[in-house]
Amino acid sequence: MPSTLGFALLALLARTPRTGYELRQAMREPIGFFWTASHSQIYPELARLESGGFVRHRVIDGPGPRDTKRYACTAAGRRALAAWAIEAPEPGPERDELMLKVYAIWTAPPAAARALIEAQRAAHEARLARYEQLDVEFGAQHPTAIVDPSTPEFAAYATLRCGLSYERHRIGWCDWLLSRIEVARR
Amino acid sequence: MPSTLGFALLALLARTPRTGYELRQAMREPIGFFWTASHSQIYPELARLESGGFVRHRVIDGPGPRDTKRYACTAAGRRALAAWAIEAPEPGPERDELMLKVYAIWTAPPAAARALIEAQRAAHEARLARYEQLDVEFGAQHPTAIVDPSTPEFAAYATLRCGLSYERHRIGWCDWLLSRIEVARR
DNA sequence: CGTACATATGTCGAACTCGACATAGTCGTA
DNA sequence: TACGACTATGTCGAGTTCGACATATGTACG
Repeated sequence: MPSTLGFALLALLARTPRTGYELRQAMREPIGFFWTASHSQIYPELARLESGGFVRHRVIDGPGPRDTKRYACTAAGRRALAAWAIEAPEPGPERDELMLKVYAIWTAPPAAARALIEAQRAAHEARLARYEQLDVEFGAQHPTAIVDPSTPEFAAYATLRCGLSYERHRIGWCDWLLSRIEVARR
Repeated sequence: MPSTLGFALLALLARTPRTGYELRQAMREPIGFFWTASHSQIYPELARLESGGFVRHRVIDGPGPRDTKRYACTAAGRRALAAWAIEAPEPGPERDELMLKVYAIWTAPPAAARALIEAQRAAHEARLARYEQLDVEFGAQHPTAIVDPSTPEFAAYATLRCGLSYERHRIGWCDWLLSRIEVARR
């Protein structure tokens, strides 16, 4: 049974075959919004997936001191991915370092607290703008995909919708908190 | 410099002294909503905090084969906590296993996908109800705290507000996703 | 009087994660 | 032509996290 990272790689390889390097790139953009991994995790994990029969590789042309390998998801990998995808995840809480800082923010001066929340708000605003741009691009490229849930495009769109909603929720909360700190300054 | 877990413990000890066991309890409820740790992490971390001068302990009466220790935050601990609290956290993405599953959900039958999202919605609804209950209790117990950001009560309330907003955002997204899968069934 | 649960602290090993080190070809630019 | 950035794959060690094992008393319930 692969680890969560293994399933993240399978979820990408089930769409299209890729090299380890390309998987690393994908860990920045679409999937990077909710999962990340460095290349030093990816390469050993690919070897583990292969020894378990979940992926298979072929050597292709490429530069560098070692073979360039393109990995593809096998039928067994696809089955394992589908089974894992519908299992309910552990209901453990998601870790949120900012909440921890907010929980301790009363120990620091209000001006510094304001600066922290303002910076967070700006970061969320920037991510929201990025998601809105992707949303427009997505609608133009896959006009029908957003209505058929059995396509990989719909699945990607569903995660984007969640991202949009999440950033708006966070911005709203930052605004509420800033209004409270504002009141206290007067 | 303590680890993030160390600061989580300091954030609790800056409010009131506690034993390792009591810290473990706190890692379930208020703080457990955004951070967790098992006792096997807490006890070694307390020893590390003490050797760094951030906390201090006194032996108190208690059962069991070993001394019962009550830890308190020192002035140095309090300073370190305040400095850490206003530092911007790394902008790395928060990991979300459910998003990963949704990203792969197109490989599974729609009925199973529906069941997964319905279960998630129910879990969020339950947490929302819990937070709403805490909100009412909080308003009754600390009527003035929610307007003064320099109190530990306000800080706890701010995290609760974020939790309420988060659960509503997730429920809204689950509803949207369910409506899409519904349409597809017909 | 036995059983189970809560109080209370600790160690150990396996797995996961992350940054640093290592290697080497290609391509654009100053 | 030299320098840096990008393609491409891998190892290593330190730190984090988690479940399992270990120990022993107080208290409530049947």
